[in-house]
Amino acid sequence: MKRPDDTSHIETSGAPKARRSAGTNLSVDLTAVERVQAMVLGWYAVHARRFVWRVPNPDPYVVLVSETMLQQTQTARIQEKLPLFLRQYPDFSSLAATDNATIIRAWQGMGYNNRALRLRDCARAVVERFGGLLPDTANDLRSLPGLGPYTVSAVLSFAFHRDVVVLDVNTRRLYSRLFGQLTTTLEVMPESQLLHVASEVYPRGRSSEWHQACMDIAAQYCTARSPRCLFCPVTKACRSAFRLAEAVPPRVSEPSHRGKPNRIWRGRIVELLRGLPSDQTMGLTELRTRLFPTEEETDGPWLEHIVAALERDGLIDRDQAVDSIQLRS
DNA sequence: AAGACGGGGAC
DNA sequence: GTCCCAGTCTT
Repeated sequence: MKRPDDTSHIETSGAPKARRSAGTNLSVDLTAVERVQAMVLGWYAVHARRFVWRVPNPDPYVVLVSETMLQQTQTARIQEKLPLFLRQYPDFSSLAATDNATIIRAWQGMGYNNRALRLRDCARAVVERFGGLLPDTANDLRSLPGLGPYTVSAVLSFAFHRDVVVLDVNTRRLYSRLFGQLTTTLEVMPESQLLHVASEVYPRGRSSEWHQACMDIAAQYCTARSPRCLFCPVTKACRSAFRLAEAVPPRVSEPSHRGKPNRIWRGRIVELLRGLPSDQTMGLTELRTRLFPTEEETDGPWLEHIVAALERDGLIDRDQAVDSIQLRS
């Protein structure tokens, strides 16, 4: 790959172009911020990743769907699943009309199934409260189920082209290292500082382009584990470049059973029920046998607890009288 | 402030 | 095998 750090050909909008004056020591240099902007946008103009949701004037509905899918989920998966999902649910009204079992099946392979139900609930709210049009203010967006700080800003920036800061795991990591002079790959700047530098650094009028560019750079060069500073387009402006020791993340324990986290078992249960024809159900005993061919004492009470949680979350229906479990209709 | 919540790919 | 991922919601 070509070294992408040559920004000499980049024009920074509205700023005087850097020029080296021959014969004197006087040279007009881009300010630090403008220099970083030129590096990032210059790189992006040539090397932007191509995604199915990345189009000139994206439909706000598609932005919302893709950003919801992208929560804690890598881009490659969404690239594959989004077109199928949009074929099945092309707009808010079709999404609003779907039932739990159908959208859980449509969500297959993406994980965090509660997101799917929230997205459907969100579509219903958009239809009922906003006439089927996604609102374009932070307060209205934040009032919708499934939209937190990140997704609200992503929608405002990518769908409505507003000048807003977009902070996600990528931009947090990139800004932290770029401006923070860190020493390990684990550290990030305090949120208050991130908010400050983030609001200073993005070029007005180009929030959408800028933040997606930062995400691309962070995802491909300023990676979590072992950053590739040598080829990063902003190395020359980075206070942490080549100085990050790889640190060991702290162990986080999760509620588990038989050595696997409960949420993995939940996923397996939902996957088993997905494979069931919609007119069939599965008994608790059969479910237990499918999960654990060799039974143990603790399986019963544990499974009872897991199934109750799935029911509470709206993922499954259960009729204890006839011992039947199925995806929530 | 800390947990809970999937699943697939990278290493 | 472990770590990571365009976060959000609930205790």
